[in-house]
Amino acid sequence: MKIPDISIARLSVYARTLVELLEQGIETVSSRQLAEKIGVTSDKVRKDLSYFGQFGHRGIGYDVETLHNSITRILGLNRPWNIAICGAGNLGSALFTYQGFVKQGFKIVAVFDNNPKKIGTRWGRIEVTDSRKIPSTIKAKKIEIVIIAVPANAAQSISDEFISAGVKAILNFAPVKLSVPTSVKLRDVDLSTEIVNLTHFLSHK
Amino acid sequence: MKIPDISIARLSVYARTLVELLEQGIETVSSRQLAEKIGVTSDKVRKDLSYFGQFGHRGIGYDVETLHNSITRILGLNRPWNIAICGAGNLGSALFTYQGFVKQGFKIVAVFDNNPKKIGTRWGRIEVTDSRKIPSTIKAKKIEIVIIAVPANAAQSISDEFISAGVKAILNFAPVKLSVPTSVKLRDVDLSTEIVNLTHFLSHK
DNA sequence: CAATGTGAAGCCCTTCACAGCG
DNA sequence: CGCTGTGAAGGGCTTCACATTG
Repeated sequence: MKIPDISIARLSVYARTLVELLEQGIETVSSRQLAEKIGVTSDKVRKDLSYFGQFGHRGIGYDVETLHNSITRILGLNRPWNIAICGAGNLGSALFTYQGFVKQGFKIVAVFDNNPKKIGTRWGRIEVTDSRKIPSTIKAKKIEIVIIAVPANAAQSISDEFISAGVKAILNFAPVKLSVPTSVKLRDVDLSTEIVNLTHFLSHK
Repeated sequence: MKIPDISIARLSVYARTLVELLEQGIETVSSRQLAEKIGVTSDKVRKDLSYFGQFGHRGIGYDVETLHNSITRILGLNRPWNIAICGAGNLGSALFTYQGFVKQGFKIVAVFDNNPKKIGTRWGRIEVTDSRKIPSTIKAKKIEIVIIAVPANAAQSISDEFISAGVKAILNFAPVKLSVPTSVKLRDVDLSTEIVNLTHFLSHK
């Protein structure tokens, strides 16, 4: 069965919410309770979970810890992932310190930039690496996922470099369409399109 | 007719691409050419535009400048928008300097924070404002859109404050469900859900 | 009896295919 | 003749509704 991308995305929201419940010492949760906390319908919660198996107990609901473990495994978050950020600008810096990544077990083991003024500067436990060292660094540090946070005009060539170094998954923040082989998974985040929905709404009400 | 949110989001991508074409001195473009640059189908381009009117010339295509002007007007980007960023952390800082907002005519006229160490510090032409001054600042600076970039546990109360100060549109980066009146347009950006699609993909191939 | 799991229906966006028009 | 604009068909996600189960 084809699993909707959007269901996978929601799983991570469920996981986050289950962590909150765990911290509150809550042991059992129904699809309705979970749905309410998240702002979706209970049908959707159950349908999303049903793509992956049966996790609940009829009449009772879901065991918070068990469900959290299951979702974590489904998403592949039951082990750490080494990731790199490419682009040591403001966006790269914000993503580097973003706690959401750390909480899910991502380890940012490299930050690349081509600006001599930035190369070698210390960011927490690591130093900014020269973009020319991408191939060797990707292999040495076993980096599997790369976040692209460079200007639009540099994104395609940087993306090509990562892919030839063996990277199979890219999260792209550059506002440009990247061409990648079908064997590589690409997700785009376009910060400026989001706000345009708001101006459109405000202009037409 | 109900216009899909996603079509509106794509319009801003079309607009950005049209600007590039303008800069290259290209005067006419077909839906196919535009689609190819963006990575969508030509049907989609035409369908998206058809929700708003007829902009093309059969047998020829679209006049780049005219289409750009039309889209700009549809999206409400034919005038500047005063926006505020709430949260002077790393994410707030990255969004403050993000060129994508500036290019579309957004003016960031305030940055709020409740940390005494940050209040009063200078960011470009403005100073970080005490969150307690939200009501007066929103009105004085005619702020219409707010970007929330505060920790999850602070987001709801900050959102409430903005709404009672008259803000009608919110872009929320906090990983939490905000409750807002139906008269307020809310868009959520969840940075950490995006990357989870990648780990799921890598774990299951 | 409460809540899950899931076929089936519904709905919305995408894709198709072609009439229409310069 | 090329390309737009658009009804209609298609496909995928959401919602419904209920059989099922502890």
